[in-house]
Amino acid sequence: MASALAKAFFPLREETLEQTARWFHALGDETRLQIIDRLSEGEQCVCDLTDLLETAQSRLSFHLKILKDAGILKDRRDGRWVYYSLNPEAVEKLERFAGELKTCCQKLRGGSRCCK
Amino acid sequence: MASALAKAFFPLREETLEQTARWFHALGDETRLQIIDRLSEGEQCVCDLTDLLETAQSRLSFHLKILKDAGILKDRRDGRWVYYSLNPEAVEKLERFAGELKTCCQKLRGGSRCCK
DNA sequence: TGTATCCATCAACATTTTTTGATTTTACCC
DNA sequence: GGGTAAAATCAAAAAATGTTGATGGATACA
Repeated sequence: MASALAKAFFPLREETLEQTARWFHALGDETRLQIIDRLSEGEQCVCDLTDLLETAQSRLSFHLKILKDAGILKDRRDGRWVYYSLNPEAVEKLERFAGELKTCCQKLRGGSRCCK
Repeated sequence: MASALAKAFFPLREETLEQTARWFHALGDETRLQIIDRLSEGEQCVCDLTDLLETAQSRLSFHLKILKDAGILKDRRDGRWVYYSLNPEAVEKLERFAGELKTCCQKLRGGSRCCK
């Protein structure tokens, strides 16, 4: 359903370009991948992540913000705590991106000249 | 078949972590996404890409190297020309990564506590 | 051999990103 | 209100990345 309504990535339009770059940039960092790894088990509050990753709180906040701004994480406040979790929409999008690229590769292998 | 043999991304092991970060980092740049966009139509030599992206050759070489080192592109020399193309293995990997994360999200939604 | 073309590499510089520690904001409890 | 804990924000320093123009290596061809 999401995939039926969503626009195609390729050919990359200007607006998509910036968003997509921001999105992959957010994933392209070891600390942030570790955050994602932890969140793959379920939502966590910042203080738990601080313990798990053994890092300064401000540093963690910085990386969480990048992931959130890229649309990869969601947050939810509960009293003094803020819980972060994976945004399923981002995961869908990642899957679509990979799927489209794969289609391109397959068409190229098959000898046709263009995937567009 | 590839997916049957390949190791899981999650939980992220140290070695995977570095590789995966490098890989997403390579994708997290507008110029490099534009390169990928062009190559989604088929392999191109550096000079064609220089024209297509209207950019300095050394700058392009720099970005091509990053993509190649990350395993996203392959290159092939033919006389004086070097042709770059998408590496289908990388695309497979991207798809696996997305698939695994999606499974995590689905399990979390379903109420179970952990995807590992 | 000499010349021209394609491309990679290099060094210097510019820009961006990340880290750190301090401060501020928000919410909770007494 | 005062005290405290969680998390965001900020400014300055440090580190990593990207750009530019010049140089050099490889190939082709006369």
